[in-house]
Order: sequence, then structure tokens, then C-alpha cells
Amino acid sequence: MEIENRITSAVVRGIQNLYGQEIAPETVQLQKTKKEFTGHLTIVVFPFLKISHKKPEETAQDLGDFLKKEIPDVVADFNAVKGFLNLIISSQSWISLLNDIHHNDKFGLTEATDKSPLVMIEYSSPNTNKPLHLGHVRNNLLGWALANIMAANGNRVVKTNIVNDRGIHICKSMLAWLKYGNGATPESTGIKGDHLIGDYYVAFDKHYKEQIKELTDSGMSEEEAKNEAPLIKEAREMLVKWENNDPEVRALWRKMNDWVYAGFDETYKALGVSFDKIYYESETYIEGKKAVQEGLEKGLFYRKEDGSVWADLTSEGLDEKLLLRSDGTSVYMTQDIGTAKLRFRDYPINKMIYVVGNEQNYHFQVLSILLDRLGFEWGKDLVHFSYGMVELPNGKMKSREGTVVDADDLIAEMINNAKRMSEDKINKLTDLSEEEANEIARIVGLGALKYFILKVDARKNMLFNPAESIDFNGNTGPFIQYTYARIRSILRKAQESGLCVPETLSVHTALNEKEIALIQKISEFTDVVKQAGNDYNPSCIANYCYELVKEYNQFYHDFSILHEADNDKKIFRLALSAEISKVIRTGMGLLGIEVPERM
RNA sequence: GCCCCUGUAGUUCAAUGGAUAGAACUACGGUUUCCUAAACCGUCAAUCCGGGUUCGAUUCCCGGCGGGGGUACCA
Repeated sequence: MEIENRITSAVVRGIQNLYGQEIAPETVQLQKTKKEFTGHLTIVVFPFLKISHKKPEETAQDLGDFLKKEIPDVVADFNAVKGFLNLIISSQSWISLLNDIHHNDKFGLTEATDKSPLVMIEYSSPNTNKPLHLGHVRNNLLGWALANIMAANGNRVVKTNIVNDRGIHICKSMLAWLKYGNGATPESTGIKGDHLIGDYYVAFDKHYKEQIKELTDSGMSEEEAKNEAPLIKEAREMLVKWENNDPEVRALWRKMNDWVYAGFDETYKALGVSFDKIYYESETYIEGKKAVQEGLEKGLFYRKEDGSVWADLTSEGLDEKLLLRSDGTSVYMTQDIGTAKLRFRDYPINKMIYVVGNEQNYHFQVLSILLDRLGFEWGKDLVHFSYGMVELPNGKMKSREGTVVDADDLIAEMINNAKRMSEDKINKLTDLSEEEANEIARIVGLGALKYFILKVDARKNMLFNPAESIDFNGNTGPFIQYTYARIRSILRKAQESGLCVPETLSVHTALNEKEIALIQKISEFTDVVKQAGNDYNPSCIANYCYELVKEYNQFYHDFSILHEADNDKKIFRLALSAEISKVIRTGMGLLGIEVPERM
């Protein structure tokens, strides 16, 4: 950065000096030199041709000569290829860059202050009638990573969750439990609470379908049968009772939801995610109704003859949107408005980010407009962090068809895989206790899962193949973790043999190209974190970590560190390795992925 | 119908408008007297089609074609 700034300002001076024209620093295109060419940084001179009135090669040559004279301590040499001016940066510059990074404990991170923007991130948002599945896993991992990334870019962050704990689907589970449950509890069955409730949700559907079939067999139309089946009627009655605060229904509802929450907590804990504040729709939907009512009074919305309330969005190029049903009950949108109201009351939010799947793009487009009309400051530029679906090889996940990948099963399977891998390993570390080995398997298994999901551009749909499971080689979490563990091992050994790295390095021998490439790669971390924050894009951090590790592995293979004869060189390489491990730990940490000290 | 997203090796993923489009998996072949071989190296292989913008397009714009999602009383 220091290097790039000095070059950029020198180029501005150079253009002024050579061609007598002032240019803005932004017009200087400084990029990393491609591998096939000699050099470290490249200036693209095409934009200057109109000023120089010379050929690309000559312009590049002029500028190169100038830079070499102007900042000789930075630009050691250069070469010009077509319109590209490739600069060779001095070893001394690289070493002082490495020193800067070493002295900066928070390298790559920008700390928040009291005045930093307050960003609220909503993610997870489960229903309480079934356990979490792979789609939720993607949501949770993205939400958690995004929260870390926003914090790393100097924002104050509040992580929040809105739990959909009310509605007909909950009543279905409750009803099935009453009818077929025989008083089963998580304790009596040993089944995790959310799974237990999920089982009754499935049971409801099974019996409901049977009833529909009986009715259609006796001549009823399918449409009618769906509405007339005794089970669905009972469920609806139960919902009405719930809305009317029927004590028995409410008590059962509370009991069953508590089972589910206990189950969710386990899954969240396993995934390593948490929340600062949890909202429940059973508490926010009434606020939503009130807000709509107020909007109606202010003339923002209108009422139709049947009593339903609507917002007219045709001026924004959208349709009309329902806010309250004709029977006065709330819809999804109403609840989101209510939740927004409560949140704004609780926190002075500057920005709101919703981590929700892309099937709800339209919903959030509308929500943004509605919140803005209702006077929420952050309504207009709320961010819908819209991620793609997770698909399976045979298509979408469908809970009805039993093609969901359950979150708990998946986590357990990944940890098992990791354990098997470490048992197969040739150089198995035998001095590890059972407990330590298990902990490593947990870190590695989860690392594989998290990295697999986070390395993909969030917007895109992604494919998950459970049969092949997840690879531990190539561009994977364990690959990065393994490299980290190896570096840590080297640093431990160095320390044991009494080698210590000085606070400030000064190496007199010239650095080789791979060493320079590694320093350069480390220095890019700052930009990557900024980019991730600007684009709301965790995947670029994942891919950066992989590139860094890949480059280090090649270095590791070609050069020795502890066995290096030149002592200066040895110390330098240890320092380099230490900074790399620091960046890996920070980068993976932003993604919510732990790195093991050994594996 | 209308709106939004998306299209890159056999597969899964990369590439602020820059140089000869990178990896990984799979297949085949190679590398351990050496700091952790969960590593490293090699071979084969791709920008859906047609226009436009410019010094230069996988990227931006327009038009097709393919895939996914949404589309008003589900959440």
C-alpha cells in the first residue's frame, strides 16, 4: 500500500513532468504483474497515450525512466511490453512492507469507533416446525461471515434473528403431536427437540394426505378435499384459538417451541454462530398491524371494499401489494414491517442487512419502498443479501419428498469424515489424546463444510453432492488448515531451538521471486477485506486464502526454512511464515472457520 | 405474459474493462536421505449464439437461446 501510493504519486508527477499535464491519481492503473512477465507491479499506460502522443512502448519507456530516477528506493528496475510498464520493486521495499505488517496486530482490519455506522444483520430466520437443513446452513454461514466482514471494515454490528414461531405450520405439528404423540418428549425419546417436532410435522402431512385421498376417492374434487379434510380444519381452529390467546393452546405452543429452541441452539453452537438479539414473529406481527393501520390513516395505503389493505406501488414500477387480509390477519410483509419497527426502537440503526434467499428478491424490493414511505431512515437503502439456493444432484431440496440434507446429520458426517482421514494419515501424530484428536476432527470437518459453502459466490445457486461428500484436497478448508498447522509446527520448532525473529527485520541478501510474491500476496489482504465489505462478498476472502496457501505450499516445497544455511535468510523465512499464518488465521476467522495448531 | 438472477474445461468453482481465461476434482504419468505427502510437479480440456461500445470485452450495452426464481389474501 505504501509502495503503491508512492508509485502512483510518482506517476502523476511523471506525467506532469514529461507531458505537462495534470492527471488524477485514480487514472493510474496499478496492478499485479502477470506471472509470465518479469516484474511485480504493472502500470497500464494506454490511458496516457492521448496525453503523450507517442506509441505505447515509448510512453512506457519514458515513464519507467522517470520512475527509476524519481523513486530509486522503490523502483529498482523496469521493462516495457506494449502498453504495459512492468516495475521491479526493490527487496528493501518488500522487507519494510513485511515489517509494517508484522507491527500491525490488526492487519487488514479496521476497528470500529463510537461514531462508526451501526449495521444490523438479520440471518438464519428459521421456522419452528422443522429442524435446520442445508439451505439454513448456507444462510447461517453467510450471515455470520458477513457480520465479521462488516465489523472488520469498521462498522458496529448487531447480529439478529427473526424466528417464525407462529402460524398454521406450527399448529400442524402441535396437532399431530396431540393425536399421535402419546406424550413423547425429547427426554422420553432421546430425540433432539427440533427433530421431534419436525417428525410430527411430517406425520401431519402423511395423515392429511390420507384424508385427502379418502375424500377424493368418495368423489370430492382435490381442491375441495384439501380444504375439507378434518385435520386441516382442526389446525385452522387451533390457529384461531392461538390468536385468541387460548391458555391450553398457548401452553402447548410454548412447550413445543422451547423444545425446538433447545434443538436449534445445539445446531447454532455446532456451526459456531450466535446472535445479539432475537426477535419472534409472535411478538412483532401485532406491531406490523399497527404500523399498517397508521399508514392507512396517513393515506399511504388504501382499503378495498372487502376490507383488505393494500399499498399502491405502481409509481415505482411495481404492482399493488397486500398488507392485511380481508379478515384483518397479517401477511409476511406486515410482520417484516413490525419487526423493522421494533428494531428501530431498540437500536439506532444506520443500515439493515437481510440475509435471505433470492426467491424473496421481490419481497425485499417492496419492503424497502414501504419502510421508506413509513419513514424509516434506513428503509431506502436496506440491503437484501440475496443468496442462491443449494441444489442437490437430482434437483432442489424438498422437505415433502424427503430430499433435504439435514444440518445436524451433515455436520456429524463431516466430522466423521475428518476423523477417518486423520486415521488414514501416514504420519499420524500419536502423541495426541483422544480428546485432542476429536477436537481436531471437529475443526477440520466443520472447516470443510464451511469453506465449501463460503467459497462460492453467494448470489449463485450452488450444487451439493452428498454422495461424493466433500473433498479434503484441492481448494478446500482442510487444505488451508493443513498448511496453517504445518507453519505453526515450524514456528514451534524454531522457538524450541532458540531461534527468534527480531521485531524489525533487516535482510541484506536479495529476496527471490517466490519470497517477494508471498509478501505481495500478504499485502493484498487489506484490499480483499475491503472488497468483501463493499461487495458483501465472503467468497473473495475464501479464494484469497486459497491462493495464499497454494503459493506458500509451492514455496515450502522448493525452499527449506529451518534447514536454510544462511541465518539471515532463515530468520526472514520464519518471519514470512509467521505473517502468512497470521493472515490465514485472520482471513479464515472472518469466514468463521477455525484453524488448528496441529492436524 | 411480465419482472429479477444466471450461462466459463467432462464436473465444481475463479478472473476491479487489460497481456497467452486461472484453479480444483476426475483420468493418466512423475516427485519422499529434507522443516507434517491432507503436499508438490506434468499431460488432456472451456468463455451459449449474434450484434454494438474501444486501443482492448468472460466482464459493459442491445437482441436471441438455455437454466433458476418471483408474480398480490403462503411464509
